[in-house]
Amino acid sequence: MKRIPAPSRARPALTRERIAATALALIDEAGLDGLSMRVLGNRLGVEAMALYHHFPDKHQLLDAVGDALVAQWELPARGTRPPLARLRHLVRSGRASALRHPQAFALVTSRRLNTPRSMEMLERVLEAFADLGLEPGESARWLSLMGAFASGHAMAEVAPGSPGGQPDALPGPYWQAAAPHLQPDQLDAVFESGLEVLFDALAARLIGPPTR
Amino acid sequence: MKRIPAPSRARPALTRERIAATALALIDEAGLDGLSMRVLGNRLGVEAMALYHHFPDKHQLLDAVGDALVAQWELPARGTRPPLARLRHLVRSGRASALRHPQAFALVTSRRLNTPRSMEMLERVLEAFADLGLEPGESARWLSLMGAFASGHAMAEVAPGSPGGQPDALPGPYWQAAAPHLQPDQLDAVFESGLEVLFDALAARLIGPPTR
DNA sequence: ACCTGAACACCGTTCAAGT
DNA sequence: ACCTGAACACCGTTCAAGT
Repeated sequence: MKRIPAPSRARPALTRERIAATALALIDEAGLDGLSMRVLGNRLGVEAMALYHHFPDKHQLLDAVGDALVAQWELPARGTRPPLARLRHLVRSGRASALRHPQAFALVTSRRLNTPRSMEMLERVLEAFADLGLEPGESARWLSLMGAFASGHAMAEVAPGSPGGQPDALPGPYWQAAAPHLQPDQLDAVFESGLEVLFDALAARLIGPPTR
Repeated sequence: MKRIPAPSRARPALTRERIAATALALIDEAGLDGLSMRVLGNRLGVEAMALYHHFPDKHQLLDAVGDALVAQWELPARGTRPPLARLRHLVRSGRASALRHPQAFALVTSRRLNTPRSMEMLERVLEAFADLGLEPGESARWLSLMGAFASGHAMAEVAPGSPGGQPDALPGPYWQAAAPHLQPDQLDAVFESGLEVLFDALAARLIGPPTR
């Protein structure tokens, strides 16, 4: 007969998921520099060294935080929408996740995650390209292009300005003209216009000649 | 009468440029984690604290390393080539710089550099878009799209695999089919195909209707 | 102005020990 | 199996002092 764990006032048991989620919250509050094993342990009501029972080192813990971000990406199920709509939803939800966790997003771009969840996500994206009728080589190229755009755009949005530093160079006339169109309240539109260029090009490819 | 400095066997004087260049070399060898003020000072034949006379803190030093990478980007002069060719050369040279300094490239994407050199680069890129006849708003969008692609692609190329970690998820059939097309020796072609999509779309926009 | 040297308040990680 | 506590070899940065 399995013992039912006694109801306790103590914090719930340490798990990889709970550690990663708490680490993400800590990064949201204090930045990547603010995450230390000691502070994280303290937040979890435990000594720093207890974390090493669940992760071999800090890098792997950071990978788990990146994996938790990937878990926020939404790729609609195969039957629910056309492939292009599924892919567009994925890219938008990925950006939304990055904007929710600006300080943590670098964890996704600076390390090649090969967790089961990331691999599954890749598989589903490639499936969508295949559903469009693309060959594997073409799928690989479009995956790379869409991924580069999405991660590059999100990264540019969340990158903090240099804190202080030398007196900023005085902007030239072209920059002064373009700057209003790159203000925070314009970035939705800027992102959408980039997305449109890519998806229009992909759609054109689908009805165009098989080899260009 | 100005004193001519005595010819000395000692290391040349500390300057921001020499410190940043040495820091870049150190990052190339030992990664971002391998760069510490003490190790860098030692490499320069100086105590760590001497560096603080040239940079207020480590973050600003890292900005200077990022700036040194931007200095490697080549944008041909205005008269030498058509605007599209100039921009293509810039994107290619930026990727080449990233591949030469894979461990340092994250410094360019994770911080918004507003050094004089970066601002000047932005200005020259916007000038090229203007030379194509684009309005400031359109220039801002294409700048964002090209920048996102270039930095996102380069970042994906230089990102290291997760070091050890959990047993990698077994790849699915779509991934197995696509993987050969994403091997290192294929990435030149993958990059060029993405570049082609973007530049074709931009060229089409130039001869197409002004508002879509 | 430029650099040193000691000190402070931290790090990630090891190890042996507890339960 | 899971966690503690002390210890080790580092960090970035401060401060007062040297020249």
